[in-house]
Amino acid sequence: MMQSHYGHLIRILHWCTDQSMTAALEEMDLTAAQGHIMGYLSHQDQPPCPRDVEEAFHLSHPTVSGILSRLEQKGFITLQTDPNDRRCKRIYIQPKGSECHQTMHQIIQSNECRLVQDFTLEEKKLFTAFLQRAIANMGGGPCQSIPKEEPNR
Amino acid sequence: MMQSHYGHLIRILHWCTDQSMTAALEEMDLTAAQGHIMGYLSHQDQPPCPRDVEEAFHLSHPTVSGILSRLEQKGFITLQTDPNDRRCKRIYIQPKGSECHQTMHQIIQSNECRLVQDFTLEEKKLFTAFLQRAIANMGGGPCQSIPKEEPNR
DNA sequence: AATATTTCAGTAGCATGCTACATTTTTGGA
DNA sequence: TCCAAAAATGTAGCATGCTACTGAAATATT
Repeated sequence: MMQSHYGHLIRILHWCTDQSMTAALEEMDLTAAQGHIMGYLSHQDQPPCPRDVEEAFHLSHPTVSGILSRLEQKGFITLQTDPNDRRCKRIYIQPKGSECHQTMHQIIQSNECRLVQDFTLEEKKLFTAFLQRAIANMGGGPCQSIPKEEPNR
Repeated sequence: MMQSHYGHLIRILHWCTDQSMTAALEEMDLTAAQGHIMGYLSHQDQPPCPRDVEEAFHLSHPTVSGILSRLEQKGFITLQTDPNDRRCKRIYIQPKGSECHQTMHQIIQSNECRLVQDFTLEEKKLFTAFLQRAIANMGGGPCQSIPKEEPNR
């Protein structure tokens, strides 16, 4: 059955992890994407700029821009132009954002564990390695130049 | 580094496969999602209805509806109400859609192979099994009720 | 110093995904 | 038979992802 192809399985798994995060974060008024970015922001020492988020998550800048502005609207963060480099904005976490840090981290961890809950340590290592190899095979991740002329051999 | 978590790897891999498909299908005026659905439609004996597509791909019906209407606009398919059950629509492949069938199939296959190009047969089997187990752990796929009270554990 | 390039963010426009609600048709039960 | 439930699709509204274009600021080149 064609539906058990890797592409299909990966799409489903992606969907599952996303839905699980969405459900867990609902009460905190955060979506999965917003939650992941809040988790990242909470772990930074210096107030990061949108560019840092783009690189950490391999997302395009309009995507990050949209998510950050929604986070700002909801009061989780504020965005201020960096006086030393006025091209950049700095992302400051607001009290509302700090409060959810611990819960956020627990939810992410809990979902990570759940995904491989019945895997042995050896299997976990292998699974991670497989995923990384598959990513490398497909071109090494987003924001990478994929040659237009010969997309497949 | 938190960025090597499964959730993150899966998101990246999903992105890679999608981009690869998008690039390969560009010349045929199809997106990755549209191409996958055209591939499915070409394999059916009876003209399917949108509901069949929803189930095959685990997508919500508004999503399928949008993709099908774009395929219709571009002349790959036509949609006609089933006279025997006027609730349903039947999807008929147009000549333009039939023409791309072979190319479509090759592109999908080529991408499947590329993803696991350096895997041994044994590793491929293991990878598939891991993906399926992870999906089961996360709730068995989309369109599944995920309990709101205890999302984790 | 003046200009060109790079870097960062904003906006427009689109595709794809969702939920929630509405509509139509069919089916099934009182 | 008539009314209620189920099934299929449609529509509205939103979030997230992209590319392409724009503008502003910093850096590099001449």
